[in-house]
Amino acid sequence: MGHGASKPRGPYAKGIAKREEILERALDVIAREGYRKASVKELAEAVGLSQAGLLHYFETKEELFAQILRKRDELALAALGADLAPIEDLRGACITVAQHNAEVPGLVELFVRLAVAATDPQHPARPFFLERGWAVRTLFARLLEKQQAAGGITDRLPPETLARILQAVSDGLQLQWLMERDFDMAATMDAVFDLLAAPGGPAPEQPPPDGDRLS
Amino acid sequence: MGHGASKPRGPYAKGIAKREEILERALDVIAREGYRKASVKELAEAVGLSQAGLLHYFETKEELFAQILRKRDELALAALGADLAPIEDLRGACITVAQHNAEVPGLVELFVRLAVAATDPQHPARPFFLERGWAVRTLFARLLEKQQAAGGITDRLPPETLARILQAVSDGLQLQWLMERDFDMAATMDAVFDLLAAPGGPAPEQPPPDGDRLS
DNA sequence: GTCTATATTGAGATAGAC
DNA sequence: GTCTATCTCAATATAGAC
Repeated sequence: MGHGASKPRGPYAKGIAKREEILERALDVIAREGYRKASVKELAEAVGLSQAGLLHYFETKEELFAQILRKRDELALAALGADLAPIEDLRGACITVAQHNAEVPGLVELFVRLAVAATDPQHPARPFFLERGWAVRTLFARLLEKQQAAGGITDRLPPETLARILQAVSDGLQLQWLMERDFDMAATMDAVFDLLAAPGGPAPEQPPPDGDRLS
Repeated sequence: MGHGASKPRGPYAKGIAKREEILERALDVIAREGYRKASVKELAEAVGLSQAGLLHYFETKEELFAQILRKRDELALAALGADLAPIEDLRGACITVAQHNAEVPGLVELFVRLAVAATDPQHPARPFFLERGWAVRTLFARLLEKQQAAGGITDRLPPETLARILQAVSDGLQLQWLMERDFDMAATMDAVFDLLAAPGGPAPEQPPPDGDRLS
């Protein structure tokens, strides 16, 4: 089932496959059990290897974690169905992501912790986060710009600024939520989009359903 | 100069004074040199003590750092002149704080790193951050509510939600800025307040200066 | 109160057998 | 490829002299 057609006879084909499998399992474990026990040793045992066995696949601890996050983004994007069909509804996408996040606190923790650590110029995961931040903001800005043109979003501020703010809210809410799970991240993100809405002419598509909003 | 009137003959008066002095110096060092070298040992040397000497005043490392942040808030509040005269202009205050932060990257780093670490239920600084978050949002909400009543700020969302969002943006921007110092935190905070502005009737005080905004 | 010196711990990395 | 065992290192915490 699924060896595909072409021989997997590339140099490290097997090793790579195993690597990916490890990453997925690690994600699973972290999502459920939290980032707490995330020393290399604990993670190794969780995926059924010894510490040394795991480090056979990833030279260093930091590299391992960076790869875990890369994998996470890969899966998240896939889950959004964004692989082929590009995202259209930014608001919906953000809310979906927020809802999903609320179900995997361990991953949120991993993300935030690593994001902060990667702040250090020396940190191995820094390139990943730089690139990721840029990609996220660029995507946001592109979508926002489109909606500004359509009149659904305020054009009092340039899309790049709005994109940056949006990213900041998202990160900041995750931090708040890790601290105290006493609010609804998705609902709050929803509220943020209310703030972005153009004052005069609201949505071009759906006339405001007026009344029941979450939160 | 300033021994005050009453004898400092409290039990630990001297020790306490020294503690405060250490904290202020530590803040100074971190603000300039960054959080990088912030092991107890490095900090100790920076303030002119040995590691053991410093730990004579603070039982544990984490307690030391929590106290450093407490001191920082104390000084920041004082700098805002908030001690006696309560803050009136939230927008101005946020921008001032952001501008100040941009001048002490080391402190921003300390704050963000500790905020994330304090997420852990076991972390000694957790009570501090819980309390602080609550205080910040409560203050924000109170001020926002007042401005909503005056018509300067949109009332499409409850002040508590706006307060939470504001805190999130602030934290998130600091994280972004630690990663890459390629934008102006204060200007971006300013933009956020544009988003909060009521659509119909803008500011009750100043008619929109229209045109030159930072960023 | 402050130092020097040391104990302790915990983690990541490495060597070498299987 | 994977394990066991060991090395190294860094950092906090502690003991005890001055």
